[in-house]
Amino acid sequence: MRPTIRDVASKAGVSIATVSRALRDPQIVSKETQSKVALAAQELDYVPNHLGRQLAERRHAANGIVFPDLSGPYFAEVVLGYEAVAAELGRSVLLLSTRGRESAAAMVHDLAARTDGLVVLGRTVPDDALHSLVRRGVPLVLLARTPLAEIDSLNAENRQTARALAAHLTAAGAGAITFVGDPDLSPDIAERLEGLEAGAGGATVTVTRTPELDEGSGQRAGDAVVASGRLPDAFACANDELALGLMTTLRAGGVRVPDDVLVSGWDDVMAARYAGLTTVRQPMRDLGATAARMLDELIRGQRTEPRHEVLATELIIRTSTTSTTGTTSTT
Amino acid sequence: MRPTIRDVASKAGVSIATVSRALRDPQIVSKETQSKVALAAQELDYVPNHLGRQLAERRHAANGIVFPDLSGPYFAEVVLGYEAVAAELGRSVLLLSTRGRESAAAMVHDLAARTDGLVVLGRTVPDDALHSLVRRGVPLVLLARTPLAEIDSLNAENRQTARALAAHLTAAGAGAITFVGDPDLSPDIAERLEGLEAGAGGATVTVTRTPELDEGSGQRAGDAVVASGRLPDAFACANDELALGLMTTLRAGGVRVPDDVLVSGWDDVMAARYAGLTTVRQPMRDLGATAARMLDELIRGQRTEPRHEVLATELIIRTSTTSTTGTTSTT
DNA sequence: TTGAAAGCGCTAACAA
DNA sequence: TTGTTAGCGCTTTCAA
Repeated sequence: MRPTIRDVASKAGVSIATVSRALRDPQIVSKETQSKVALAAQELDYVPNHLGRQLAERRHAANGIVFPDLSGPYFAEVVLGYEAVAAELGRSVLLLSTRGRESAAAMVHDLAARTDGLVVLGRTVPDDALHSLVRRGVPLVLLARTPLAEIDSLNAENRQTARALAAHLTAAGAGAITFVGDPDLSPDIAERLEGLEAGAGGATVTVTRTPELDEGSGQRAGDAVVASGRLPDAFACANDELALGLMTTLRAGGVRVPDDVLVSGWDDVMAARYAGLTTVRQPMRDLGATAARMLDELIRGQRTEPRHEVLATELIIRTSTTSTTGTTSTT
Repeated sequence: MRPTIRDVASKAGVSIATVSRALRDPQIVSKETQSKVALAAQELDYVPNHLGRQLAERRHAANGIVFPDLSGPYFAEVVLGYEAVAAELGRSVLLLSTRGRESAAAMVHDLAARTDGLVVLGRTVPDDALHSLVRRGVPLVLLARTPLAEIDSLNAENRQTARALAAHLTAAGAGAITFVGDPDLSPDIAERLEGLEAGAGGATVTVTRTPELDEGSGQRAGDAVVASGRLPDAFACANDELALGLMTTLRAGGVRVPDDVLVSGWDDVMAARYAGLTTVRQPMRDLGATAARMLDELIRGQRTEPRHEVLATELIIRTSTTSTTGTTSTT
């Protein structure tokens, strides 16, 4: 059995209250007591039990982060930025992916019950579940999700940069742009489409909906395009993975990118750099880090008014020659 | 204040023990009691406090995962695989990155104190800290780390596939191979180098050490090569990010890859596909998932003998024409 | 400066 | 089937 505060107390010949004091604030006990306790704790290899401590303190010193089905580089980066700041603030991070789980709302409630607050990404949790969390007094920050007036939100700028992207595409001669991705999937995507339309000027914008935001969906979209034999001047995709899948399939189908058609993504994941993909860079780590800070303010009760933040994004224009890739696999 | 079990009990007109029973196993109370309790809980919007529950049960229903400075796609994938299985097993996941923190050992001990068991990746934690965890009875699985006889370990196969890689490179005419990466950084890397040497046949293998495993280190290695003007026949890099950074810099310096020199990586991250990089695929998700299962066995006490697992890896040969990429950025 | 004692919210004997 | 009660390991009044 692990030693408890009682073991340390009896070994040091003091009360458990004194052990507690000596360990959490050595100043407030006598020097002698302090060293007796320290020695006893050392010898017993004593580590305070967090559950007991937290139960008494009525706090968890832990934050949760909830992210959706979509895995991929974007979420990984956000989580890393979040963890870094949380650790700095002395908080552990509890991870929850709602990927393909029906019981998302229940799981999130459960997570809330073991943390001091939650960051919720994207469309992982229905609005009513969020409101019920708020009613329960759970500090909450929404990340990349439609802001709700009374709940903190953090987003990356979409519309403005999407306009810039549209301007870039039309300047490159695109008179017909196809947006790939479903604006109903997330507010981020809807905003990107809106910005694109707003910035397209005389160019036409049509929408090809995809069920997911992954490479596979991009590939299937590409298959359809190749089969139809009809190309727009540019594809503006809702994210990089979609764009990369699309581009690959187009090239495999004999379409030259960017000579025959332009393709752009969104996020600027690592693969986008190596694929020479024009895209929009989101400050992914910074999103995670900022969310952690906002949540901390809420948890400490330093703020009661909701904050709504938008971080800047950046258009990244890349030009690459067509590259052909072959793959062989051997175990 | 959040309602407690006592609030529910008094509202339902039963004892707290009955509430506890009704909520955790509805079968064992009378139908009538069950519905009274359910109703009261519902009306109060009662959610059991995990701390109280866990303190009484003496378990956390949470696992930790510790990963090193190296972020990047590899770790993200492992974590996702881990979380998926942990959630399936009814456990939450606590995340800890030791990235650039001196107090790693202390943080890991702290994490251990709030979880039922830990998966430790790579060289994040010194051996003595691991042994002290074992002494404390913390269930432990080492992932991508030198196995210690008495502790569970899980690794991806290195030597054999590295031999296959060497065979591929020499078959392609490489008589001089430079290994890029520091075998002292991790046992994985050391094994890759050993396998490469073992499979190189008559080819010579030299080693260029890099301080990190990231793109920046690869670029700096590339700069040095370009400056020296001397090329081996092939660069076998310790991981993909290194290889991608190196390849980019070589190409920028006028070296044609793969015409002038072959470059290979390790991991098969997404960017490797788009860069046309020859590499070795690791089952990253599966590593995370398997680690979670092994840890669960330990936590449940289903097994006392340590298990040492090695998952298969796969050589992925890609051929790509040189592609030139230009980047412009606009905010 | 220290100790005694009352909880924090819950589970699990044990009794009824 | 239900209630009583004694903890789980810790913090924190309140007294001494």
